[in-house]
Amino acid sequence: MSNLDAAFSALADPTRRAILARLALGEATVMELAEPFEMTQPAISRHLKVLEGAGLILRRVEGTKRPCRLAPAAVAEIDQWLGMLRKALSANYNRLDDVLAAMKTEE
Amino acid sequence: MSNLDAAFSALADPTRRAILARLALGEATVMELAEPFEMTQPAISRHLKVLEGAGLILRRVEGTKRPCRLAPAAVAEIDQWLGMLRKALSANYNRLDDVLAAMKTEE
DNA sequence: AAGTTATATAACAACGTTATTATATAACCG
DNA sequence: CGGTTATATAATAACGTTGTTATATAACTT
Repeated sequence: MSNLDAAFSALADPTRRAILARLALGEATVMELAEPFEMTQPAISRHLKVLEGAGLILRRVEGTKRPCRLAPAAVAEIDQWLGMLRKALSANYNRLDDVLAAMKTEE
Repeated sequence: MSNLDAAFSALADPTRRAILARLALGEATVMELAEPFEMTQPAISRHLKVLEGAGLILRRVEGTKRPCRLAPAAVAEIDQWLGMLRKALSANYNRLDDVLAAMKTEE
């Protein structure tokens, strides 16, 4: 699985996006991350494994705890890929027939 | 399913990303999009349905053809969500303990 | 040492996704 | 009109994901 596959796939789940949003506020342990969800701890552990596999989070060992933090790499890769779409979209927007067709389709 | 669920999930598939990359070069019909892949036409039709459902492409009717083009909405939504992560990442990078931990973990 | 806390892993059921083949529909071509 | 082209849909098989419970492990606490 390419990194982009893993990263986009990881982001497709709302629980995982919520976990990332929580981590955007700062480091947190597994239990702290699990607390807001109506879901068992093993389920959260698996979500974290997916996020780690996608390069979206990093973990350290601190005694019996495994604090998680956001990782920079995957977001950069995603941004780079999306850049291609952004560029194409802004270029297309200057073509008259495209604009007219878009206006019709978007009701 | 939230729009973000659908959009990220659609982007998680390499065939669909390749289709979007092709569409970044300009509009294309289903057959044109299917041609580079070792995959049947119904499979491509379904991928297009997923992309359309995610708001990533638009289609018009032109006789018996259904030309596809990139759609702007979903990319903007994704960008907005990623903005949160980007911001958090750049903020975290200024905290010394985070930087040190990241250096260790990333070997 | 014994109990508790933090986390991981395995087995399993439920469900969703993706590809295939076969077939339907509708527009185009002669 | 009859054949062909472009696309969609349905049925189905293979496979992956996600959540649960039960259990393991290892580090703290007393």
